[in-house]
Amino acid sequence: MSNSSLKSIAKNLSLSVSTVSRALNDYKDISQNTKKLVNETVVELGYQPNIFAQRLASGNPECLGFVIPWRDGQLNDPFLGELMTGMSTALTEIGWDLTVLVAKSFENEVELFKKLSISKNLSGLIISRTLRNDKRFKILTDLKIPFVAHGRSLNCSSSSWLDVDNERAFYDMTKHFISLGHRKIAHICGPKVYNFSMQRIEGWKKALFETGIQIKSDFLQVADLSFDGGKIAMDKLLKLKEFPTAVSCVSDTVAMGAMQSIRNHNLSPGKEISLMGYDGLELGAWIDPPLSTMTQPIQTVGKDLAEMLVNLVKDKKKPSSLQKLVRANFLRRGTDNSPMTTF
Amino acid sequence: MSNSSLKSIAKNLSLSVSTVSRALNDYKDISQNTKKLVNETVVELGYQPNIFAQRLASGNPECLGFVIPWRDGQLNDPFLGELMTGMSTALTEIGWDLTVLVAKSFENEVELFKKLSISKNLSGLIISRTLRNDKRFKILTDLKIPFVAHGRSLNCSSSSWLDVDNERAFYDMTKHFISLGHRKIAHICGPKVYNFSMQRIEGWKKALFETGIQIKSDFLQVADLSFDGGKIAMDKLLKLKEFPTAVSCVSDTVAMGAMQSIRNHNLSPGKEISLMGYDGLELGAWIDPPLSTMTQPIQTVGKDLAEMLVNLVKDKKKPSSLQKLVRANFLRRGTDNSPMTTF
DNA sequence: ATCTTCAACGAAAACGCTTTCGGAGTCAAA
DNA sequence: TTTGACTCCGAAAGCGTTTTCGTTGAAGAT
Repeated sequence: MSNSSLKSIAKNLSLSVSTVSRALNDYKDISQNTKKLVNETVVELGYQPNIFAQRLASGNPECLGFVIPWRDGQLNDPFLGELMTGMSTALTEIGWDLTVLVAKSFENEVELFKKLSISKNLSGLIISRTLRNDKRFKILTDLKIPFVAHGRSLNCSSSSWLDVDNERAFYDMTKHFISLGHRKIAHICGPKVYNFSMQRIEGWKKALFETGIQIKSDFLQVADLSFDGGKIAMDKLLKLKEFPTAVSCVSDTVAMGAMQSIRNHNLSPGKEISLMGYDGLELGAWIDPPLSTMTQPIQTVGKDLAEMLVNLVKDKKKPSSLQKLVRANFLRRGTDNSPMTTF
Repeated sequence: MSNSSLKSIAKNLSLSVSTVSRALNDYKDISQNTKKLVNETVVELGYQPNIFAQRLASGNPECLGFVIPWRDGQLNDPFLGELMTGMSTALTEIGWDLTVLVAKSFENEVELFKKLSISKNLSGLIISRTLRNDKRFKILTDLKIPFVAHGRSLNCSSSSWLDVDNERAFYDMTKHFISLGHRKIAHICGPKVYNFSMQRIEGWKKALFETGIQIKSDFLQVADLSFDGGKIAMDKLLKLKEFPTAVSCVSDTVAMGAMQSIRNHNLSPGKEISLMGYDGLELGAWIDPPLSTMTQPIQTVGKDLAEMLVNLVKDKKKPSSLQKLVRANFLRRGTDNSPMTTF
């Protein structure tokens, strides 16, 4: 029946439990023949290992924890599902589990880390939403909890991380505006506590600098990562004596807010003022004109994150040897155009 | 140090391991005094139980699996994060874990169920995206896997589920249009394989029937649950000799598509044609005019789902005794208005 | 024939906890 | 004094694996 244990297989083949176990784990002191027999019996009996016994005996939880980003109450990350699907895909291949953790606050998160470091219920963690100066890198390192960060921080050089090349993305975006003929290019950035905010500012600055365009401090506006944030920031830009003709926005959500502000001023996004967002949100295509943006392959990122953590835990690689930069891709829709000559 | 085990506590108090264990589990054959001592030592030594040992010994995984909905490749459920946060919140309170499962297809999902029924690695499952005639209810019941469904099905009477009162919601929505003066009210529904599609149709029909408004079959359009789906469906409605003046849409996404169609026909959403969506997507507020819709308290739903499953597993309640209907709430924004008299 | 080598397996301890069972001790009733 | 009931605790088995170590038998070398 569903009598599923090593013992039943052992009895079935007149072998010992330990032999069966080692056969399944591909030990080299088990003959090929025996391994074949065992594997056949496994499928025949529909054996499924008891992971709790495995984990207790081996000492390895084979279980990865994903810390859901809390970002002050509102978490409506549209990529969460895809990200976790990517992780799960990579993990199920090797029989690991994905469990989710929710931290309500920073203190709560740290407390959670401490418990984990004692209980050792998880092989490692994946954290996201990294800050410019993210204390979690040091805390987790000190607690000796293996982890991979989705996003970098100032002090991440000896840790393992995967990040988009934010600087490159916004460098490219700005260069793109320049090649379209724009010279007055503003940037609406996110709160500077986030590392990606700073990186994106850098990219924007670098492109302007390289082209010899003077960087006007008025053309850099900080915004909350929300629709309203984008609207307010754009309002400010439109109060300047001299408008920008193009605006690179830190996110699609912010760009949508900016577009509404533009319309409120009786201007047309993509005409008088070009703009681009970032994230590749589907809904950007639903509005008129559809928002140009940049995307990243989220599912792949999730898979990579999981695989990196497994490398860290299983193959005991050095964290600093596992760092990966992925590139964002242009998704031109309707809001990146040449500046109007009449304007 | 981090020498954290029952044994260390036992040694510390000159008690036996079994006494400590029973003290922690609040057995009644342990004196109050001993319990107090044990609990104090626990916090003093910072003891964290080894969940794998616990689960192996007790036989209860204390672990809940959430099956991420696959819906043909694209899964961008904006509520996923909130839903899981709700679940996790309820579970951490009682020390349970939440692990996620991804099924790539229906066959894949069934295979996964079968494995689970043997390995018993999970205490139970939460499934979502239920179909009108969802085979999973019978499969899981037959496999004796405890589960709670987020959403109903035709054959769910003896199972445990939590669902929104879809019929009520769309009944209310339609009645609302009627009270605004509309008489020509169409409905764009989702694919009829989904149970909620049928329920929402029912609600719409019921309100019309009650009011004595004849139900025109042309006024019911099936759409994919996407922006394009909504657009196409609305296009069809606008090809009719006689337009509807109000349209109730199965989802916000579909409603957004419908709005674009309306604009493409040089009409104004909320003026010539009122419409409402469903889901309460934030982005509905970002467009002009902002989309009226209906919402449900997702985090609470997640928490309830988890608690129901715990009741099912721990307190061994009958599945049919755990069924819960929650109500959706109006979120009036800008697209539900009285019909234009001049139209 | 003896000794070594090696492949292939079994025995048994260990992982850290739960749970059953029995026993020691106390106290009151007979 | 004996009996019974009751409280509180310890011993020990067990959960299903993994992993170390020792053993067996056969093959090859001398």
